[in-house]
Amino acid sequence: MGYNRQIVPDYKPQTVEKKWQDRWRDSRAFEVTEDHAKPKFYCLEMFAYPSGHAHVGHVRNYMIGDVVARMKRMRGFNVLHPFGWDAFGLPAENAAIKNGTHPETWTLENIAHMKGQLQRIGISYAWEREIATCLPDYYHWNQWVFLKMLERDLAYRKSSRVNWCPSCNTVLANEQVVDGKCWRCGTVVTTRELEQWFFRITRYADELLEAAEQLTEWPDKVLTMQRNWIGRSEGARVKFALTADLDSIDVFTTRIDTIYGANFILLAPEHPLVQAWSEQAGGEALRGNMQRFQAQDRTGRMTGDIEKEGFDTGRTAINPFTGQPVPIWVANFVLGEYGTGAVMGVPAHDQRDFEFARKYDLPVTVVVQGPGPDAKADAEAMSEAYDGPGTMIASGEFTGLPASEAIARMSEAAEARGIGERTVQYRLKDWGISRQRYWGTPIPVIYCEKCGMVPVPSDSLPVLLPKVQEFSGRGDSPLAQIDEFVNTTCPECGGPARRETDTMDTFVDSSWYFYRFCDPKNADLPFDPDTVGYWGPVDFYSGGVEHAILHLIYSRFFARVFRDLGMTHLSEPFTRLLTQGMVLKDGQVMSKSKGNVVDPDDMIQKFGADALRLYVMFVAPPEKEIEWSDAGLEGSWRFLARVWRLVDHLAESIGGQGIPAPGELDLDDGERALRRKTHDTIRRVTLDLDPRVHLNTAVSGLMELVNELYAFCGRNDSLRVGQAADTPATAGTVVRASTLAVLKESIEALVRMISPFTPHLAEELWEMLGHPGGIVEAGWPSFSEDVAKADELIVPVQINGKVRARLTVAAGTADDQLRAAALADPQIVKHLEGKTVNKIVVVGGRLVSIVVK
RNA sequence: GCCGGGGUGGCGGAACUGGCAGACGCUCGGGACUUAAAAUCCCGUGGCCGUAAGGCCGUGCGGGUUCGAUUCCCGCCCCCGGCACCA
Repeated sequence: MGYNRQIVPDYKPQTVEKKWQDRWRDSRAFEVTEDHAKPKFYCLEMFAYPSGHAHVGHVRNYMIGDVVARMKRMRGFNVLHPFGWDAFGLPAENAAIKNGTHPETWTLENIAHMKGQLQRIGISYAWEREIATCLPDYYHWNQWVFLKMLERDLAYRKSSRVNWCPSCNTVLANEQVVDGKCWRCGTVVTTRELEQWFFRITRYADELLEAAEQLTEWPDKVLTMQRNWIGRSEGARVKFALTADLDSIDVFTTRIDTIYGANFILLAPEHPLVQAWSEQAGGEALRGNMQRFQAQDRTGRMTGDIEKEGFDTGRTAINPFTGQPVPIWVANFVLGEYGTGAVMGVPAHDQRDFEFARKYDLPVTVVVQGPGPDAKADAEAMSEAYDGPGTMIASGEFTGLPASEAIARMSEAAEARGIGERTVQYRLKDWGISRQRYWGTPIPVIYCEKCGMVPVPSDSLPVLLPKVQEFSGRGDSPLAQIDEFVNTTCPECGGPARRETDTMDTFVDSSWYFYRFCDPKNADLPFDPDTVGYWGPVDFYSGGVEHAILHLIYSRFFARVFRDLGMTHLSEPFTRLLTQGMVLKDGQVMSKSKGNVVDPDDMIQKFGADALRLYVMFVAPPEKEIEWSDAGLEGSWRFLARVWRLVDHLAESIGGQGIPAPGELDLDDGERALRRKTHDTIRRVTLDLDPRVHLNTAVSGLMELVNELYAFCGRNDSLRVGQAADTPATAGTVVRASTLAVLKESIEALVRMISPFTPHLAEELWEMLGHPGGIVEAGWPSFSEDVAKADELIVPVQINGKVRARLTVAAGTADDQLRAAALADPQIVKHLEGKTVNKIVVVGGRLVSIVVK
């Protein structure tokens, strides 16, 4: 099986594709400007990390977006379809450490190669808007936004325990820790105490959560993931007074109704009181346990289960509802970062507390009695905690209430007594953006001995990334080693000062690039508000689901920041989101390290870009993963050759002007059938592309039409195509004018509809058909509903007023025949058994009503 | 455990609002063409029975609603993805 065989010598994709790619480039075919006369459409695929070579898994995404963009152009939209490079980041730096190439050289070379790949696939990008985040005219505006956020207290600096990847030698945001491992390299993450910059994303937690409801064109999966990530829970904060001193402990609980069963207090090892007590006289044992728990915490969480352990602090607090003293323990499973770092232990109604109580022989008080015969009120007999609904018992004045109601009543009581309040807790944390790496945006602040932290004045931006020549891979920020960069003067007092040497997380770059594309050359602002006002929001956004929380939540956050800066009116940046599936080879994700990548250039050489595009779009719905198959690609190639052959064969007969539209002609049955199929296909393919994005079924619809055209031609000796007896439809052969008219309509619709998938081939065929203008000017074919459904009618059949069946009949069926058909229908016969038919009424040929006794 | 998605031929997958299950493609088989092969064109390809016409079964399992269920409802089983000691 050789791939380069030429079945049809005339279809030479490589020649055709080169020709049209050159024309598109020379005519700047995909460059756009704001045009208020047309509806706008912003089509965007997640920009690329320039890793070196794009494989088909990457380019699938660009193909999906390109089909949408090209289809929208044909439908009369002013389409913005840009591309760029997420060009900062660690791999460039690692490459520098490994083989001494400067990150910038490495990155720019990769960009050049990958850009060529995308152009050879024929993706219709407005390349004049190309951006690369590693260039100063882009990261300048990262710094600008940072300063704006600093002004608004959306950026702040604090010392905290942060995630640390020992392999990447840098801090990671919570979102970048996946199963306790680094999202990029998979190394187990540790923690460090560091001064870091944070973005206050938590200020928008509630809004991000609530607005998710309005994202009706996002996949449920992504919205669910974001909801889980934000992790809102409603509850109450309750104060437990200490018996020994005037201090108190705040706990957070979602089950204040169980507070009469709170038999102990549990503190996180990180809780400040634990720290304080361990430093007091006699605190040695506490200190030892505290440190032990802190050390085991993270690894334990990664494996999923660590032994629940605790240590009695020897102190007590007063349960504010029972008035009874309860012991205070330190517990390894209580998290310092969540809630108040302290919880009330209710062993009867919380499984963790139950296990803890059993282990350390603490009392268990049941306060909620479940319904039914196996209601558990006997603490001794319990084998597990009961966390279901029920009725309050042993709960003072609240006894007898349903637990659900007790939550509200007891919260009110706590508020009234000033010992608690209703609160909402989020799992979402502020976004730590400092990275101890070189290849990123310098954080524009200066530390002055006299003035403290001073922002770089915005007229001094950008703070340029200096050219570091040596990359050691050591653990400190590379910028810290460059004296000329570090040492500066304070913008306020002019005294000696030091620059911040950390760089920004590269996710900052990707959080707003979609706005920059609207106005990529703006030298005064990140973008002009009016321009984004025209193009924004992104109407169609596609990319991998792996960004469901990282990039997509950060972008929603940044959209709100820009909105609150008065730069846009948009809260949500992406109206519609499509998460495309991965491309697998041999059941595994393609990756360079696994050695199972398919390079699009190899496939283009064998079958052409159009066949590659068509195959990838056809083999599965865009959201699903696909298993790469050479045979499948060859099948797509075969289909295109078939289309070529068909058009080539008929071009002379149906090309150019002079053939009338078939609507005015007298058609025979076969012609009418083909015409119906054509219009039905236009209807189906149109809907499959817009608003659905069912690209695979759109392609199959086109294949059906081609099969139908072959069958149609096969029935006519003068038109037969692709067979031994194949002869061109030459002059002198008698072909009905109506046949040619129908064929012309059908084939032109086919060529137009296939063009988003196989743009080069379609343009070539369109030219062969004698059209001087391009296919975009020709526009999308329109269909006639009447033609599409010409002779199909579904007639409801009522029996005594109720619809009991539907008959499918030919349009124009006579009333008598309708009656007969109804009486012959097995479903209706069933209903008429043992009954007498009084009369059968036919209403307008579209409803049959049978009256029976 | 909680949340989301799904389960259809040898395979990838179709089936719109409840209306002929398996479109389209891959694979495989047959025919035409050819000295031959490839390519091309045509036909067949869920299972079982039947020479055939045709019949029966069939969308994870068990029920239900309906003239009619892959589709709607109830109860299970399994798979994929996310979150998870979050109080």
